Amino acid sequence: MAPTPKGRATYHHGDLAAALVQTTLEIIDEVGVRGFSVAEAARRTCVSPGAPYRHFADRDALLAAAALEVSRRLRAIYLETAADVGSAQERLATVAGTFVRTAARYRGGLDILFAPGLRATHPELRDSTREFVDLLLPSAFEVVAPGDAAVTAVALLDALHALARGYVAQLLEGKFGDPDDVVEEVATRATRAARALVAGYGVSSGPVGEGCGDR
Amino acid sequence: MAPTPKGRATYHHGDLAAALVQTTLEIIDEVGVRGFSVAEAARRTCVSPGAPYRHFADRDALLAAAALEVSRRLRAIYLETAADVGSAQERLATVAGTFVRTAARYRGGLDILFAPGLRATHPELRDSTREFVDLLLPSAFEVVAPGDAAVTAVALLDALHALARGYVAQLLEGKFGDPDDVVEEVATRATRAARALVAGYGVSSGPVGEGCGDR
DNA sequence: CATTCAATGTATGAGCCTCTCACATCACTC
DNA sequence: GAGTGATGTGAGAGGCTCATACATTGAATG
Repeated sequence: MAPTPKGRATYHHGDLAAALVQTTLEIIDEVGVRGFSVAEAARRTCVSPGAPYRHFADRDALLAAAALEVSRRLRAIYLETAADVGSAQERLATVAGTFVRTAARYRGGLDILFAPGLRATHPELRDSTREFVDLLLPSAFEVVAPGDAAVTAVALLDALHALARGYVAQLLEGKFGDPDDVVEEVATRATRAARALVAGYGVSSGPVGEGCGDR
Repeated sequence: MAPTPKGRATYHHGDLAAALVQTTLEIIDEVGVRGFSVAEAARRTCVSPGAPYRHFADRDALLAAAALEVSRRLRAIYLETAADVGSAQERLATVAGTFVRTAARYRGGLDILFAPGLRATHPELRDSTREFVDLLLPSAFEVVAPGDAAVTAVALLDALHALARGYVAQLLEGKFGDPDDVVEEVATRATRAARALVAGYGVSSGPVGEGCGDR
């Protein structure tokens, strides 16, 4: 009968959408995507279980919003780290390592950013990482053989992306041991692998012919 | 009062565990891991909602069992495809492409095989892919510089694994368009990237120093 | 054979979650 | 200062996971 908010002074929250996104990230860090529930997010934000649905169509929409926030933070970190790297080759290689290190810090965050279901249904998540590509494309061009540079540069970035995500996946699932303990080692490996990849795509690389077919 | 099975002749199913695993794979192909529920699996197998819990401790255990089945099928396919590839370099490169193609066919299957939560909590899933590593290690040894061969060969396989999984992730989330349409293209790209990677780790590769530090 | 028993399935239900709907409250505009 | 749209509350329908008590059956045992 008397809708009085429980843990708050005012009836309206103020900025519930943002608060929910923040809370969502915290919950996911604790219990993972599977353990996350909209109800719990509402509880921690001291609103009724139905309130979140005023701002997000469904559970997935809230998760996607949180993932977008992660993407924003990732980009910021990237800009800090890669700006002061000299050669294009090393810049690309460094990105891979940084990506792995960041994954360890944002843990659950990356879980949603790369959750298969979410990315397939929420295109804005894919767009957000595409902006990353634009950031890196110039470096890729510098590194690649001049022939079909445009195609090859993009292909190189896709390969680097694949490589980094694969390492992150292996890191977070504990393949190499406790993630916190092995971050640095894995980041180093990722950097080295990226270096090898870049070298393989590079100008004077004999073994890798261009436009080579499969099998 | 009278527990009569509904869609069956006999009271006991016969091999409910196996049937559930099969049904689970089908459901996941249709609606993804998120959409899967034990209740639905029970329904399709014409048993009561509680029956599956006689065979699997919880939802995740059933998913893990299904993932293991996928892993078995994957290995079979791999053995067919890679056996008749001549050089070690090309064998490794081919694996990456094959992996991507298989991913497109087993779609949902790979979703669970690589579901972050599952792999982290069910070590048998990680073990199952480790057997893959044993299969490939000899090829990796052939390809790698003789110095610290043991370490480098394993590192190369990790890198290849990372690369392939990353491509699969991008493929299945629709980054390149409808998965069915672009499988071949992506598989080719994966193969090429793998080739570049192998070349980068290879014997006479100047640019990639051994034991090189990060940044 | 009759009996027992472990394995397997059913029925029921507690507790949680997602999402909906009618209604309350508030900030803002005219 | 009344109207209005945005935001929150409370209640609830329907579904799911998992636990528990009970029914059924095939196989081993005497």
